Amino acid sequence: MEEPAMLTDRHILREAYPLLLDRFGPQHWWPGDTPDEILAGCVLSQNTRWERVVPVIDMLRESGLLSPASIAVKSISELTDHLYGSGTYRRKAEYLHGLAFYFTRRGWTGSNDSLAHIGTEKLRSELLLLRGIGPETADCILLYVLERPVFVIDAYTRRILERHGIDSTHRPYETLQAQFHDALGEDVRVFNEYHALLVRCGKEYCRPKPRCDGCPLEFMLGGNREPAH
DNA sequence: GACCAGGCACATC
DNA sequence: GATGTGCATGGT
Repeated sequence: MEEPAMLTDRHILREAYPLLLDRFGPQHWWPGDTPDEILAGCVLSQNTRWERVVPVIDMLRESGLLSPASIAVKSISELTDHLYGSGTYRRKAEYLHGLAFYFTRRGWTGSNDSLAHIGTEKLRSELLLLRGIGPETADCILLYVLERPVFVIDAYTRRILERHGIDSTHRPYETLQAQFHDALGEDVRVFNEYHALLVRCGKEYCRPKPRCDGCPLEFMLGGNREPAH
């Protein structure tokens, strides 16, 4: 039987990556010098522009407050004073403190080797129990701090996929994530770069308005498409 | 002034 | 289960 030239979601997710990489080049994520910085950044960047997170992390570094061990021994109110400017900072002080306490209790030493003996699923389920750590933040930590093969689904990814004909039904987080895992294999380097590229594309082209003219993913709009689920 | 920004918790329907 | 709202605040 003749195979129809169908573009499945799986094909599209595979084809989009090299196109984004060609257009934008490597993004060198996560922007942070150490795993401790990235960990703090994962919480501080929740619903906040990255540019506003940078000076807060700089201040934390100057205050010697980047390591989970140093954060965990502070009171939340003390920590609050150091987070002003990062948006929802009172909440983030509570969230970061809880996360630091968890990492410390788990034996974190500043290197992902220290948690290498714990399985990814176990870590994810434990992170999700922490206050203020939802699926996106948990997966950012797993991918960018602990270098586990976990794809991060964020608002940019959803907007891009929705606008280009995938995810028209707003599928659950884990469903969408599983599609990326299925399409790409479990490759930490690819997951790292792909998510960063989607953010870049979302910022520069697939903006809320106007529509995304010149987007490198325009191919997803045309051709034969397998009907969405 | 409204909307948005590398979400999440909580209340309500 | 889906939807709305508060959280902080500066940029567009």
